[in-house]
Amino acid sequence: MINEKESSGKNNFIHQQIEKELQEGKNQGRVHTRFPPEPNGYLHIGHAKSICLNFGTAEKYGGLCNLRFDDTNPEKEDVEYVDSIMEDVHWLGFDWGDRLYYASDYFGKLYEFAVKLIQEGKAYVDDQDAETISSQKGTPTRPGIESPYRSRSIAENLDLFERMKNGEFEEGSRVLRARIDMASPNMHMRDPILYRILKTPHHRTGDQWVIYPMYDFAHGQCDFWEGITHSICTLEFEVHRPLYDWFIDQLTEDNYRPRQIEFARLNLSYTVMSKRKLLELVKNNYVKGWDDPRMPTISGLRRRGYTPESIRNFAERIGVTKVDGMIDVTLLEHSVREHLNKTSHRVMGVLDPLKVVITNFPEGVTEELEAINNPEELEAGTRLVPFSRELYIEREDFMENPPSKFFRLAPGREVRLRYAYFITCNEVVKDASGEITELRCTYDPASKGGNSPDGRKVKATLHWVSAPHAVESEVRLYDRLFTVEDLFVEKERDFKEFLNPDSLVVLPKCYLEPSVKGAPALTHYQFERLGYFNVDPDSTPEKPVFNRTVQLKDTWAKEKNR
RNA sequence: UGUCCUGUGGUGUAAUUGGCAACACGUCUGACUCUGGAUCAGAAGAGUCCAGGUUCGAGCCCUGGCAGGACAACCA
Repeated sequence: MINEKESSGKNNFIHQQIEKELQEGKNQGRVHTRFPPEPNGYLHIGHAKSICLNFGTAEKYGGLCNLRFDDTNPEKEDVEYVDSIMEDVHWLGFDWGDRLYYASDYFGKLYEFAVKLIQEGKAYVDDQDAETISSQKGTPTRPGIESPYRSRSIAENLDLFERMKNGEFEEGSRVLRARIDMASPNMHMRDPILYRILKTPHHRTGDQWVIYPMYDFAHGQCDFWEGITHSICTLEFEVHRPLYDWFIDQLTEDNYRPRQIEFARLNLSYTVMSKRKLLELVKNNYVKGWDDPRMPTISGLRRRGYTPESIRNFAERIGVTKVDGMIDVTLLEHSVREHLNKTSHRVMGVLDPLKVVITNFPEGVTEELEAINNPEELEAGTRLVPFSRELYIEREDFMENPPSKFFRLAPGREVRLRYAYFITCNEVVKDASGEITELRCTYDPASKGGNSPDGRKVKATLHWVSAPHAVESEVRLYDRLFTVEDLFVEKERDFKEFLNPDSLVVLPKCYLEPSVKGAPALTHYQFERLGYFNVDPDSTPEKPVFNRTVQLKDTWAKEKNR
C-alpha cells in the first residue's frame, strides 16, 4: 500500500498541468476524463496503467471518468471483448456510473458533421483505391500530391457521400477525405481519410451502417460531445494532435476544448504488450486463453493470483511520464508480495514430497496443533493442523551432505517442524537407484508446539504435512513467458522464438494441509516458506488446483547459486 | 533527410519552478525471527546525454550538438 508520504508531493506532469488549469479557472474547475478501449481484445496491465490514470485523475480532482468503447472498426471488434473489458475495469475497483458510451453512439452525429465539412468545402469524396491514395501521400520527408478528385463540386461530394452511406458503392471504391494540406510536414494532415466503406456487420449497429468513421474523425468529437476536458492517450498519438485539434476547431467556436495529453505506454520486461501479439498467442494455443496465468492481461493476472490493490499500487509506483522505458517485472511482483503478505492466510503445503517417519511417535494417533493464520494480522486467528507419525517434508529441505550454509535437515541434525516438534534425522532410506525414499526421525515430545523445551536452538524451521491427512492437489508453477528482457530489441526475429519453454510446470501430486479443502476459486494463500498461491477455477472438490502467483524472496536460493 | 517528442544511480520516478540531486524497487551489510519470508537499522550506487553561455548559484533558463523514439493502415 502506498502511504501518504510516498504519494504526496509526487505529482506527475498531467496532474501538475491540471492543478495549474484549476488555478486559472479553466473549464469552470471541471475535470472529466475517459478510458477509451477498442473492444478488439482483452485488457492488459498496460491498460491498467491507463485506467488508473484516467479514473484516478478524475477521483483526485473531484471529476468524472467515462468508459467509452472506441468501436469504429467492425472487422476487429466483438461483444466478448466489451464484456471482458467492463468486468476487468470493475474488478480493478473503478466505476463509470451511468457514463457508458460507445463511439458507435455517435455515428449519426459524426455523419452530420462530415456533411457539414463537405458543405464548407473542407471534405471531398475520393474515388481512388487505397494503393493510389497511399502513393500520393508522399513520405515523412517528401510532400504528397493532391488527388485529382480534390476539387470536386460540393454538390457532387454531397451526392456521392450520401450514396456511400446508402451502400451504392463497393468496399474500397471510395472514401471521404478532409481537405487540409498535402504538403504538411505532418503526415496526418495530408488529407486524412474520414470515412471508409465497410460491409461487415457491426457488433452494435448491425448492418445499419456501411460507412465507418476513422479513429481520428471520431475520437476528438466524442471527447467534445461528452464534455471531456483531458483526453489522455499514449505517446504514439502525439503526431495526431494537430488533426485532433483541427476537427474540434471545425466543430465549435466555444472556448471549451478537450485537450489531448500523451504519456508513455507501459513496457514490462520479459513480456509482450501488443494486442496483436497477445491475440496470436491465444489463437495459436501458445497459451491456454486470454486468462492464462502467464498472460499480462488483467484476467490472466487475476487468475494468477494478483489482487486489484497490488495492480493499482504498481500503477501508482511506476508513475506517469513521456519517457519511453521498460519496467522490471520484479516491481510488479514486489507489489503483489507486499499486498498478499499483509492479507493472505498461511497454510502448509509440500510441493515435492519426501516421506518422514517419526519412529518414536505412536501409530494411529493424530494430534491437533495450533497454527497462526496470518502473523501480519493476528485477528485472522488460528487453526488446527493435524500431526501424525508419517509426514511429508519438502525434498529440498533435506541434504545428505549439506554445505556449510545449508541450515535445514541433514543426518544427525535437529530442526523444527513449524508449530509442531523438534525432530532429528537418524536414518536415510534409499531405493535401488540410490534415490532417497524416506527419512526416519525421532521427535522430542517436550517441544510440542515448536517451542524449545530447554532453550536450545535450531537453525531451521520446516513446513510439513501429515501424510494421512494431506489433500492431494495439482500445483501449477509459472515463470516468465519470454526468455529475453526486451522483445523490442529483437524485433528482427519472430517474438515467438523467445517463448520460455518452462513458463509452465505442472506438479500433479502435491500435498496440502486439510484446511484448504473446499476453498473457492481465487482464494489466496501463502504456502509457508514457498510463496503465494491461489485456487484455480479448474479445481474440483476431489482435486484442487493451485497457481503459484509469485515465490517468496529466497535468500537461500541466491546463496545456492553462488 | 522533414515534423513532433524524449534524455536524471542498475530500473522506475522526484526535486518547493534557479538554492547541498530525494524516494521506491533492486543490490550489499547487520539486528531480530517458530517462514533463509516479514520487520528494523545501515551502506554502496548518479553529479542530471555532450559542449558552450547567462547567473553569486543551472537538472531546471539560452545557444549549438549528440542519441533514442513516433509519424508514410481505407487499424486504434
